[in-house]
Amino acid sequence: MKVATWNVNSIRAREERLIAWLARHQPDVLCLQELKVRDDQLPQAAIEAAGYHVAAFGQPTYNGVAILSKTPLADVRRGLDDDVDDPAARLISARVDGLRVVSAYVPNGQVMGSEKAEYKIEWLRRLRSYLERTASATEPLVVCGDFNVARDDLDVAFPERWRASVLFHEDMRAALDRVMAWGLDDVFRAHHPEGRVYSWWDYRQLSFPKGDGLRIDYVFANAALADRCTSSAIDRDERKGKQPSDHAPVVVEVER
DNA sequence: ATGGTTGCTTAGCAA
Repeated sequence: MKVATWNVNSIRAREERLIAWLARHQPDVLCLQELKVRDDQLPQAAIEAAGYHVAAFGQPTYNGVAILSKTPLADVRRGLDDDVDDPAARLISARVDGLRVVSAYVPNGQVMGSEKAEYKIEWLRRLRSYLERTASATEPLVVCGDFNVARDDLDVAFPERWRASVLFHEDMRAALDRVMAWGLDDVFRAHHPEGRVYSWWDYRQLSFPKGDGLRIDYVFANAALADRCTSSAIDRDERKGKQPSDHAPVVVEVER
């Protein structure tokens, strides 16, 4: 089965591309981030016409996550389910075909030292806690999404340019490491140890034509699933052409 | 030349 993740940067702006991408790639599961709509503003009919069920956790203007699936979604849970009062819709999970699927949109953090950066670190700590509370090492699990952190130099085209950025600072990498230390494998990296493949390019500063990319979107698998992941790719072509998202989809093939 | 964008909502914020 094919599991994918994609930050669409507004599902309304990307509806046409999304439906075309589904038709072309036929993923069994697609995790989406940055919907930027309320649940009732989803292009539900078009998604269903494309052959997909959908569970969403929407929010007007900002954030918003969803899981699309060819088979029905069960046991849908929205949010980090902790005692923090946090209005941001950044995480949804569901069970699909015996697989636990999480779609996550980690806070960007804006700039190191800011309140938003603190919130990002805290959110990653809460994600680790969420895994400890809700996930098991034995039930197959994928945690997919935009993590807004590049893991190491192989994930950044020009590492020195990004070293102080909230997307690559060592404090942010350490915060993501603590999530992964729960027991998550970076599936794409496992299949592409040479790195130098990216999933996001800023709209500004001609980043895409200049090749100034970062890999900040991931499919993470727990030990019960990692061995069943047979290949992985980033669909860089989706960043090309008219009105692309600033993120490219990440796709993983999972043996049933 | 030392900036270059996009999306939401409607001037400013977020990314």
